Amino acid sequence: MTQRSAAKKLTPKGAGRRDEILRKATAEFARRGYHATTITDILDGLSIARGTFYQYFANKRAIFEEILSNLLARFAGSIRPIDIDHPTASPRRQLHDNIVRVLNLVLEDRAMAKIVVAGATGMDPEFDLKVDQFTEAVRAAIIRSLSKGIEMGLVQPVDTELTATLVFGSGKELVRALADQSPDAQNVDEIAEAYIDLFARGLFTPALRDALDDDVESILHTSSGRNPVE
Amino acid sequence: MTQRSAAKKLTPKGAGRRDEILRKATAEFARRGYHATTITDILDGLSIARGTFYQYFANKRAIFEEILSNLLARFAGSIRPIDIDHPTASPRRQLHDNIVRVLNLVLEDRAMAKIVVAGATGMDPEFDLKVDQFTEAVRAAIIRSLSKGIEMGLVQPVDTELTATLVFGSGKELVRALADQSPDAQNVDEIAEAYIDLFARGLFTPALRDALDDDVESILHTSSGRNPVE
Amino acid sequence: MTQRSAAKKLTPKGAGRRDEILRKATAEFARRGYHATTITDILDGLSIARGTFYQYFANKRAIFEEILSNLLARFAGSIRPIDIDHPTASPRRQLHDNIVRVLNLVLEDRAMAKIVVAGATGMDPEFDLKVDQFTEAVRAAIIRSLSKGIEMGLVQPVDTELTATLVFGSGKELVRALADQSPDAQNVDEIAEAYIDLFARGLFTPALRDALDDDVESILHTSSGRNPVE
Amino acid sequence: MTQRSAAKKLTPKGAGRRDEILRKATAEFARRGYHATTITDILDGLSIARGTFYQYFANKRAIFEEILSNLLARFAGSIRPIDIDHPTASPRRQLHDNIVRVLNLVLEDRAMAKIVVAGATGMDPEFDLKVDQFTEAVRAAIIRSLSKGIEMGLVQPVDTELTATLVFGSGKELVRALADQSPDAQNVDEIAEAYIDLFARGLFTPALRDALDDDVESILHTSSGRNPVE
DNA sequence: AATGAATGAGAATTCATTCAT
DNA sequence: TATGAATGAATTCTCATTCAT
Repeated sequence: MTQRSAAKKLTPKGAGRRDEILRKATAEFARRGYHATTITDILDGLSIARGTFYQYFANKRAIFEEILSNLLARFAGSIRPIDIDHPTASPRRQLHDNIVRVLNLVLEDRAMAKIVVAGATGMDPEFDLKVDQFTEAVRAAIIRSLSKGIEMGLVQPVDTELTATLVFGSGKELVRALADQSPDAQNVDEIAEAYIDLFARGLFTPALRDALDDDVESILHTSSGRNPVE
Repeated sequence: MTQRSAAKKLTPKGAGRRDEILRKATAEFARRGYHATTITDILDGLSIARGTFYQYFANKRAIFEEILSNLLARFAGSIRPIDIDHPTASPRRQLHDNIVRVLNLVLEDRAMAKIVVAGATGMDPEFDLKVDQFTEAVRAAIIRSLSKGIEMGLVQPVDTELTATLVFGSGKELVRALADQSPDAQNVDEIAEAYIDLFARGLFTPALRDALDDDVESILHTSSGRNPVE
Repeated sequence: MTQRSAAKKLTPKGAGRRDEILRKATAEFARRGYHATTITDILDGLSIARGTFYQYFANKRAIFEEILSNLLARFAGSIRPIDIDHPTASPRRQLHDNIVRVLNLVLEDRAMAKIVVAGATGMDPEFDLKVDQFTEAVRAAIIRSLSKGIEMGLVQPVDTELTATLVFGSGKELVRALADQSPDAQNVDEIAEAYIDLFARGLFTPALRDALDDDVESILHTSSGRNPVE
Repeated sequence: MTQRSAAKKLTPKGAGRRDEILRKATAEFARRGYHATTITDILDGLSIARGTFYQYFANKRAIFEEILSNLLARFAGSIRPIDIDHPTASPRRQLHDNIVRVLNLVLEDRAMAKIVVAGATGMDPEFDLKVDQFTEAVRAAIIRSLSKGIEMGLVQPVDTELTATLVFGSGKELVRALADQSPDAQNVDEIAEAYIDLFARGLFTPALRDALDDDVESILHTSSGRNPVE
């Protein structure tokens, strides 16, 4: 038909314009969500006409889809597989660096980050699918790491599925918290270290840890299980 | 005019009707999110007319707001402060029961649960406020518990703010996972126990734990801090 | 989704409303064609809101499609196959009646008639197809009649395809002329008779007819065929 | 300002460009009709920029109007008045040549032909007027010929208005059929001859013709006239 | 002259809400 | 109270036309 898709060669000026729209759209989508954001919201204050938007993006779905894809790609790209036989960087070091890279990404573009963590939910099956696939990929990586750790005797034998969910949830909430905070310098290194440490060592003091074993046994054997409340 | 607000006296039949709408609306909001759900979606298959909806609820916002409030209230109600001096139940036991109550709540009404965790976010400032307030309340409770634990020498000295975020995020993801899963029996007790245990003891085996101290030191002192990647 | 299709049970008042829109739409489509007619054009002067239109018709295509289908069905219904063995009505009589029925239909609703003859062309492949199919059906009927006539020795041996095109074109133009004319009484019977007579007997006087045969021969044998002009 | 109207002096290259657009536009208008054809459709595959179009044509109406005018002029030009006293060509011969010229015109540029016959109708009052005027001119010529023929005793006394409509309609449909057909050689001479012959001699065999007179009388005297059907 | 990015008026359609019965 | 037809503001998207380069 007409001038449709996004992937046209653009003049430098055109590319700048496109980016401007992309950036603003990211901010608006992050603030209001997909449905509540109108094309007018995106263009407001940009002195760009409505028609111009459609010169650069086929439609509302297309621009969101592009933002989301970029986003997930950047997140995915900042996570690197951990090489146990690495000559200089220890596995823990590599894990640390992965977390630092992700958190720096979040700090670089908070609006962008919010879109993923705040749930691209219920906007469109296709978008949901994309986010779910990403989530699953990350969870799978965590599960693999845990399994290998258990195998090597480094990690205690835990339910890897469940543990992955918990670890992933923590990370997501951390990202959300960081994205919401004011943009003053964050000590990303320390945060990453604390994150790892929490899961590595747990919260309890060594003395307490040992004292707890009996208690656990009793809980699991007396509880009614399903509905202790109502 | 017609009857506006929600808390008016209703005949028993009216109350039943109102509940019917409320339940269906919860399901629809859970599936599609607030904006994508239309009044027609809610009423479809209910043999209740459009006009009748407005006899029971002032508008679309009002019904969502009521669902959300109920929801948060039930969640809040299922979490009870931990009494350290309790005669029979240990603190850990009380914590366990709190978690079990919340998870059972989720299993009872998955649709409802999804609405909170999947983010009533970004649809309306007022809704966001409500969810944020709830989140803050839970985080505050976690922070209080951590502080007291540290004070009592049971918990290692950690950044309570950050740790609360991580613990809360885990719980949220756990709820989301549970709400999405098929409704076959879940061993809620075991999940709660694993959840507590993860944070209590950590993942690493005791042998590994001790070996790590030097490594950590080295990471924090060599790292470039902001952008170790690009 | 929502209240969609047209085939809903309607209250008498609703049906009246629907008809009102249908009638006005027919007039507007007849005047301006499909593309140039806007929903606003249709509703103008009807004191019916834009939204109401969509309560009765799924969209612009749907209302045109309904008008067109009705139209073709009524035309088709007014043409009856000619029964050569009919006890009282001669074939010519039956043909005459067919023509009269079609012309009366045109006079009843000129707007409607114009839509078909003025070419529902180029508005939508589906519409074009529908009109083309109708046209073909009528042409086919004419061809059958001609063949049978030739077989029975009543009609001279002519190219039935070509002749059908010519006969059909005459009829179409006649309809168009009638639809455009002021609605004062037309002597439909006489028009039908003249139409039949023209094709039955031709224009030339008997004396002239015989004198022409040689001329024809000469034309066909001298002509250059393709481009006698430039 | 920029150059507006059509009839400005153009460089040879410019003139070529203009023609290129004109030809493509004709094809597109023929395929989709006026409204459904966009400027982009016209320019697609022509390596001519949007702005350039407006250097050659004031607007969309202008280019259509030019195509239509050319078209009608060429049709008009191919029809020459019949000179009864012509020294070499008989009137029938002259008529035959007129028809052949028109049909050859159609075969030369089918796209163009479709625009007129398929109805430049209902898109714009001004276009309608133009087409109507042309139609009227042709009808008037037919009427004049018929009258003269009747006067000279060559043509039977018929309703010239009505007959002209029928003859014209046949020709139009013939043109449409030719324009739609595949472009393999058509025997234009034979078609023209058949066309003339149909109207000249009619369809019925001589024997049948005479037998019909009584029947006709009876139809006209018994018929109900307006609505013999419902 | 040529270009193609920018414009913005307008078109179709949706949907929360009102209102007459 | 219940109903569902009616409403119209708001939204997405198209496309003829203009304009700076």
